[in-house]
This record gives sequence, C-alpha cells and structure tokens, in this order.
Amino acid sequence: MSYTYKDIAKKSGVSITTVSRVINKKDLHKVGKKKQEKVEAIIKRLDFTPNIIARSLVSKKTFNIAVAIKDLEDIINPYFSQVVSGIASVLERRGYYLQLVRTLSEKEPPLSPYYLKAIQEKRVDGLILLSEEAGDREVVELYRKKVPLVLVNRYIDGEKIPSVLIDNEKGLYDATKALIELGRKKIVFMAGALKFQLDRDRLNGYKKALSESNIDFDESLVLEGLFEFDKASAALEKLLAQKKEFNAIAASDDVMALACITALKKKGISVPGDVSVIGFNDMMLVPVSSPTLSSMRLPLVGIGKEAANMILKLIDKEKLEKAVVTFTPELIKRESTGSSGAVG
Amino acid sequence: MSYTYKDIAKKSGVSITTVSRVINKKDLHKVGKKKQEKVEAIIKRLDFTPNIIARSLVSKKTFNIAVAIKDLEDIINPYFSQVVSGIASVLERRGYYLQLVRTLSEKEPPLSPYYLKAIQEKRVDGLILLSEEAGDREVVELYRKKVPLVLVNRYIDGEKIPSVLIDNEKGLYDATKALIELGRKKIVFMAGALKFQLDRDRLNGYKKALSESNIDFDESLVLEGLFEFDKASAALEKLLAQKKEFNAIAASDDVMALACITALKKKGISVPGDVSVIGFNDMMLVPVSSPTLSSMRLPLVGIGKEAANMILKLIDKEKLEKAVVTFTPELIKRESTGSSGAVG
DNA sequence: CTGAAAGCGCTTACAG
DNA sequence: CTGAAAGCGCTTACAG
Repeated sequence: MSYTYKDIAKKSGVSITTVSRVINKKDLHKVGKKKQEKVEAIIKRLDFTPNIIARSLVSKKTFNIAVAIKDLEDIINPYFSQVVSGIASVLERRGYYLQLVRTLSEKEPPLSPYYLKAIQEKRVDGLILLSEEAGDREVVELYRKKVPLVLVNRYIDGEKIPSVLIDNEKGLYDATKALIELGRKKIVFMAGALKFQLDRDRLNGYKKALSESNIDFDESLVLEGLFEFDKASAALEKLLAQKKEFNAIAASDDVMALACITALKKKGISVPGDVSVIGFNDMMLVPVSSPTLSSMRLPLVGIGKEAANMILKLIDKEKLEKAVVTFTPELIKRESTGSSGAVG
Repeated sequence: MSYTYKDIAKKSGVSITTVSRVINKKDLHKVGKKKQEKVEAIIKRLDFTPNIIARSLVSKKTFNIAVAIKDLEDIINPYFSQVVSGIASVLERRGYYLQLVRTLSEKEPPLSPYYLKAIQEKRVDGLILLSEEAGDREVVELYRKKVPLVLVNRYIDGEKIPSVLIDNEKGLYDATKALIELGRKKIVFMAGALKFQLDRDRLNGYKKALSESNIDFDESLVLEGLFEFDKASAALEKLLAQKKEFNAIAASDDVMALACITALKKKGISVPGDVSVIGFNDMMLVPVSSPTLSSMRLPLVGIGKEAANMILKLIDKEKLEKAVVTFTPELIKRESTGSSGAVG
C-alpha cells in the first residue's frame, strides 16, 4: 500500500540509486535529464514520500529534537509554553520536529526517564532541557558523551554546557529593591522550590537587596509555592494564619503572584494598599488581573528561539559564538506594587 | 561509540537472535538460562539501549504520535496547552512520544504541511488533530487511507471520523441564555472566526437563544477576535467607536473575553454594571481577573486524555466503544455577568 | 535451545 | 551517466 524506492525504480525503469539521487537532488549531474524527469513524474503521480525511518537508520539523523520539561503537564504554565513556542518556531523553519519529553522518572527504577530514553534510543538528534528535575549527573554524562544539549535557565557548577540563562539573582534583586524603595521592609519571597538552582539564585538576589538596605533576613518569610497556583495560595494562607507580618511579596512566578493576590483579597487585605506584590516572567494575561500585576519581564519566546538556534548549531557542528547567553529580567511596574509613598 | 546487537552478541558469546530474544523478552523459552543471564549482564554493564530507528524500520511502529495545532505558537493558548497536557499524560503512560506539529502550510506550495509530512514520512503512528486549519480534503483522505486519526473539537460533515467533540451550539446557547436571563438583550458574540465550524456552531446556539426570546439577530454584533487578545480588543474597540449599543458579550474564548473587559474598562464602561461578559473554556486564571470572569467550563485535560485513549485504540486496532464522544460546557457564574436584576 | 539468513527502505562508495 | 552491492541495526520465519 505504501511505495518504496524499489517501486519507483521499477516504474521509472531506472535503478534505486538513481531514484535516491533524484529524490535527494544529490549528485544530480550523474543522472541523465530524461531519467530524472521520468522519476520525478512518477514520484509526483504516486505522491511518493520517502520513509524517514529508513533514511534515519543510514544517515544517523532523525530531525527530531527533544524538549524536556518536568512533567508534560507543565506545558500549561505560560513560562514553559512560551519558551516551547519559541523553540518550535525555529525548529519548524529548519525542518526539525519537536518532541515533548518529561524528566521525571517512572516509578520503576530500572526505567530510564523519558528524556534519557529518547537520547539512548537515538530517537532524537539533540535535547533542550527546560527542567531542573533532570539530575546533574545524568546531564553531565550526556554532555561528556557529546550529545547535542542545551540547558535553559539552568547551569551546573564547573561545567561549561551550552545554555541560555536568566539572571535570576539580578531579577529578584531588582524586584526586592523596587519593593524596598516603596518603603516596604517585611518582604515575603515566594519561591518555587529552593532545591532549584534558579530559586537559590533568586534567594541570593533577595538577600542581597535586603542587606544593602540593612534589613535583616527573616527565614520565615521565604515560602515555597512550587510554581502552582494552589500550592502558593496554601503557603501564603499558612503564613497569614501564623499572624506573621509582612507588607510585600516578591514571587518567583506570575501564577504564584496571582495566587497571593487572590489569597490576600479573600482576607480583605488590600493590594497594594497593605501589601505590594510583584511577579516574575510577565506573562501575557498579567495586565488583566486586578490590581494589574507588576512583574519581571523576560523575552521567553526569544529565549526559546535562542536555545533552538544553539542546538541546531551544535548538531551541525558549527561553532557557537557564545556558549552561554544570559537574559536579564526587566521590571515592569503596574498597580500591584503601588506608587512610592503609598505605604504606612 | 554506540553499541549494537552485534557487539552484545560477540561479548556474550551468543547469536544476534538470542540477544534480540532476551532484549524483547520474546520467545524466552527458546533461550537457555545461562545465556540469558550472560546477555542480561552484558547489557547492564554496557548500559545498552536498542536503536529504536532500526526497530521501527522492521516493526513499522515508531511509538510517536503527532499532535497538530495550527501554529506551534498556539501552544501558548491555555485551551491548547491543557488539551495537549491531557494527551501527553496518557501517551507517556503508554510508552508513546508526543510530537508537536503544525497544520499551516509552508509558503512554498510543493511542500506538504508538517502534519501531513509526519504521516507520509512514517514518522508517527497516528495523528490527533486539534486544529481547524487542516483542510477537510486532506483529513478525509488520511481517514480513507486508514491512518489512525482523531479529531478534537472538529468534525467533517458526512464522515464518521473518530473524534472528541464539544457541544459548541449548546455552549453558546447556554451562555447567551444566561445573559438574556440577566435582562441583557443587546448581546455581542465575539467569535474566533466564522470560517471555523466550531464558531459557526456557536453562532447557531447564540441565534437560537436570541430567537427563543424574540430578540432580533443583529449581524453587526458578531465580531471576530481570532482567539487573540489584541485582535479581540481591536474588534471591540472598533464597535465602541461606531457607537454601537450593547450591554453584554459572549466570547468564544476566555482570552478574548478578558480582552473585552480590558477594553471596556479603558473606556470607563463598567463590567458587569453596563456590560455583562462571559467567556469560554474557563481557564485556570480566570478567577483572578477583575471582575472575575464567568465562563463555560470544559474538562480540557480530560478531552485530551479521551483523544489519546482513542488514538491508541485505533493504533492497536481495538474497537472504540464510541467513535464520537461529546463534552458539553458547563456555565460557571462569576462576577463578570453580574447578578440578575442588576441591569437598567 | 540455537543461530544463519533474509529483509525492513533507505544511502553511498565503488566499478564500469 | 548508471547501477549492483554492501550496509545501517534491528526482527523473525526457518532449519536444525
């Protein structure tokens, strides 16, 4: 039911080699004009497309790129969907397919996590890692094995793996600074999770801003919301129940910032009157919230594009101008922080 | 650098056939205990993983499923990201990989759209189509060719293609009805685009609700926002500039509904005081907007799961209990519609 | 139990 | 120009 080179060759009265040459437009000078036209006609008539699997087996190239996120459900978070979108747009233009894989392991220990399996099985030509959940050891091992690999918003100390980074320390430093300038001193840092390097870096930025203003660091003001709306709400509600005082929140993600605003409103606490809130990532719908959310803007689609361009260069064995590209978030002020002096 | 069956066979002192049997745990009764253990030890020691490409060439199975959206950028819309997430979670559990493909064609006419190419090249075992952009003719052709195929929120008249549908007519009927019950009679329908069947069905539901209440249909109240924030804002602003009167909006998507609210607020028009607004899809962050957005809720992740289960059954040549599964949206009332009687 | 051999659908050096 | 043949790394009937 499906044709092969053999069929095309037979119908065209040429050899399989000639069919291959015509299809790949390779060594075409070795093919007679007449034969070439004949083959092309047959291909067109039968609407023939080569079997990519067979080609891959010979060429060792699949034109598939794996993009790894923690759980495939993470694609719902605008952070990931924007980065993935940026990656996709570049890959597509270059004839590559995008495979979504997860980094969390299966329950059964012998099974490789999906993202490793994709590499080991030679399913893909390269890997873009968006997740912090992939273990350092595995990642370094891939890198050492020369697997084309790009890290996004993640680095591993002591290794110069090609990566697209976000200046997380600067990001939360700036966010915290902005809150301090509004007169706020009791600032909550709603992290995703401190087991992640990105949040440890953000925590450092937060601490740095505090210490520069001689504000003591209070560990109990650091919460973990796991980048989820419900988890962030719960964490903040717990803090509220403890009667812990605070008058600002810097969140590691807009979704968590919105969760905080919602939790505060529910308690009748005014934002930004009583508490200023600032998010991170500046996702599209943030201006729609009430109050509109201040946030640290990042060109997430651009970050994805950069990562895609890098992986393609690695695959093509081209030199990277820079092995590490860093983006710095930009403060976008809206209503949720309030204006300077609005504080008691 | 990478091992093959041949290497394993040599190191284990057995034949390639035996290696294959051990790896696939197939016909194991034909393999001596000793040899089996030897082979297993070598595989473990070398951390060997079979080349999936070679296997696919023989078995004609790739364990890849293509999920098609219009543009890969569409993954940013929560509607798609949730459906994709549902699909992903099922595929992953069943050992399948998910490939994201687009349905929009390339500029150059000879090129097949990516989603067709994936099928033609035998890159994937099946296709889940989330987009309306793929032409009916191509889709029907795939179906006739017995390509495992599932449509989501889309159908083609006269064809019984396996699909997961949304009762769009009922959805907009209910939304419009709710607005009418609030006393609103000049209701805007913000469609995505009427070239889409889903929006034509929604338009029908809208019209039906109007006519049941003896409200004349006014074509100039039907707008197209292309499911994008900016396009929807622009369309509504144009209507406002025309001084067209209306006191309610039913939108085909939450993002467009939020765009409308934002545009209205900018003009100092109160929601729901002056204009009631209701969205569609009930995406996660909708309760955070101000006013909180009423919407038509759909189990989008569940819809994705259903589609994934269907495609796997088709691939395994199992019977589908139902070739067509339909989900009906549920009205979730929040602030943006306002309470009954709140209308002048 | 065991494995040699054919074959999946391509690519490519090689000989003419 | 042209194509026979080997080979990519697997699976699987088939013979012993």
